[in-house]
Amino acid sequence: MTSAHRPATLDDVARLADVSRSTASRVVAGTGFASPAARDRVLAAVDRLGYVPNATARALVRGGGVRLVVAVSGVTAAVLDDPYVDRVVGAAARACASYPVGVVLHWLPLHGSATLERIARDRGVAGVVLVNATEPLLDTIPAGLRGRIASIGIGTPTVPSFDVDNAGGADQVVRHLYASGRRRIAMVTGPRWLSCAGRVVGAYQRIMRESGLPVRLVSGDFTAERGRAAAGELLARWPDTDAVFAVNDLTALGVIAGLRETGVRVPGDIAVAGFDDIPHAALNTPALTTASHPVGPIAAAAATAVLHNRPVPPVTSFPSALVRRTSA
Amino acid sequence: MTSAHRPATLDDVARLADVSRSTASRVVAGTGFASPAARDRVLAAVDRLGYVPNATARALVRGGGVRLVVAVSGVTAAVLDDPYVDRVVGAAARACASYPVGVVLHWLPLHGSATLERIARDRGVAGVVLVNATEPLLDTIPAGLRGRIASIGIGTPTVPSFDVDNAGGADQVVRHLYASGRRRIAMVTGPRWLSCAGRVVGAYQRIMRESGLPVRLVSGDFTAERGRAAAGELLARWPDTDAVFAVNDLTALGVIAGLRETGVRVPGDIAVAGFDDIPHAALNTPALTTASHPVGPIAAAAATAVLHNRPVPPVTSFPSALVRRTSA
DNA sequence: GTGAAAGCGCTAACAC
DNA sequence: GTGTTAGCGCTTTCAC
Repeated sequence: MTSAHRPATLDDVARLADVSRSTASRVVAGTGFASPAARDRVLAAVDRLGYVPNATARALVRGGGVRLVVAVSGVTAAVLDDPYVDRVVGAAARACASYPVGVVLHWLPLHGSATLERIARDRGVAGVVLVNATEPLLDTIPAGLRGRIASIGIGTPTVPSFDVDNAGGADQVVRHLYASGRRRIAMVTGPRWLSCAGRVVGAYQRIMRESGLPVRLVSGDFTAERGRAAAGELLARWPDTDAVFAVNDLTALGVIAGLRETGVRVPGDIAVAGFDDIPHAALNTPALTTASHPVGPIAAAAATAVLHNRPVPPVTSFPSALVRRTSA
Repeated sequence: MTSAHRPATLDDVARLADVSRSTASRVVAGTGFASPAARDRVLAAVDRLGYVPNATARALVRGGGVRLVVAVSGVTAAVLDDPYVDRVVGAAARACASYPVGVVLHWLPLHGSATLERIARDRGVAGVVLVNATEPLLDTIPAGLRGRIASIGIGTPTVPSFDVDNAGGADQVVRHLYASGRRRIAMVTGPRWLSCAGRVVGAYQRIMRESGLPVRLVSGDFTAERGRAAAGELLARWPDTDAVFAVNDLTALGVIAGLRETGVRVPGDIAVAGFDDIPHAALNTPALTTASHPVGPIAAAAATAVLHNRPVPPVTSFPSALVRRTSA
């Protein structure tokens, strides 16, 4: 620890330890050979100088890149405002702390691969984590990104996917509804173009058919506002509905609000369940029954896979657990 | 746009444009002189090659650093789990998109400046944004960080502060409570060591004293759980309370839940207001009256200030607006 | 206006 | 084992 003014370089360390820069480098980077004596002297010098390797220089020579791009696709840049995106970025930023890499957030126009092309050519980019990717977008992934890209959501053979087990979670929710005696279970879906939502809806439909129960779908858009409206539509079309499964918690919260405004009791008259277990699910009155969605671990895994850039299975599925609370 | 395999370098551009690397550099970086003819040729080459400057190499020569560290201080690393932190990181990551800089997230032990020392010596670090900094921590900021550090919350003469106008927001809330006829207004505070909360409490106390009203304080810890418990304590100590002002929304939401469990009507019997306007505030039943807290803009401003590293006023205050809903 | 040359701090062959 | 020698891709004096 010397005068804080000019941070020590590897040269300073080498000089103080009386070895060559190469030797110092080997010791510090933990690669290659060095005699115990040399190693000790170098380590001592590092300590005395408070030497911290310059990640920039390292990245330059190794060509690894220093930024992890979290790219969220959507119609407008407003998709970045979703708290979900913040959770992904937060987890990614934490995962990056062990690497000399930082996270940046980009919006990806729904089909615009020009942005992606540019990112692929940016040598400062260590890797890309896609969020909300669509099939058309996945079809246009630049070849240069191969091996350093991952997708949170759907993937392709060349873009590994990291996602919650949507079908499994939905399955548990619907079975729970069924087990508690509900038989006329409606579902509020998401916008059509997002296939992760498709999995949940698919699972719902399958179970309903298997059990010989009616399929009742109302489309939503992931917002609470729309959920509230959907509650009304639902009541109007199928007044005997006794349970509602919403594709995500926000929608479910909206449904509950909409239902209660009409004087319907939850869960007394109609049970309501969501999917995601967002922080506020537990806070709501009534507390929301839902299926967990480990966003943090998923994002961390995706980021780590990209950073490690060693072979990854094409699909990594994270289990979703039923969270029983009072709304269903 | 050539074969995507080896991204073009400045050398390629220079060669294609038939100028020296220096000239190409000047044109691309927009610095220094170049004849219109040369400039055109270079730009054309850039376009044809799809050249993207290598931020790493730039950072190395300019010595600017490539990572922005968001450092959150707290008792344990669990402070990073707060959704608030994710919002800060998300906003910072967005702000970084215009710079060759990425964000990493670090936990800072409450008084441990060793971590900060290390960060200060890391030449890969472009700057630091402190979150939840305490006075003891601010006193130990390494000199090497001067000019490239900012604090979200309290600051010092050398560490610029970016924060919501806590006093102003609290002022509005209390006045609103008063204006709607409430006179026995209690407050649920935060943990003692965080001075941002202190501002809010201070404002409450001042107004109450000025108005000749009783000061009623119950201490909380920013969690809904504690808010729920605080509601009980409060009722027991001052049964005639007709309004509760909680230091943050989470606490307020807990207070509401606690109150309703006891059969108290909100806002009928007791009005409840919070501070922050978190996403769930609008969703709650009853919807929470609160004061806004522009976390995104604050974080973006702090990040930008650090990245720009040009002189910044010691305190930048962001207005807080009263958000009238139904709970008060 | 433009080019040659000297690094930024580090790693990785390749000799010794 | 260890040092020497080249670079990684870019910016920036400093001559011409």
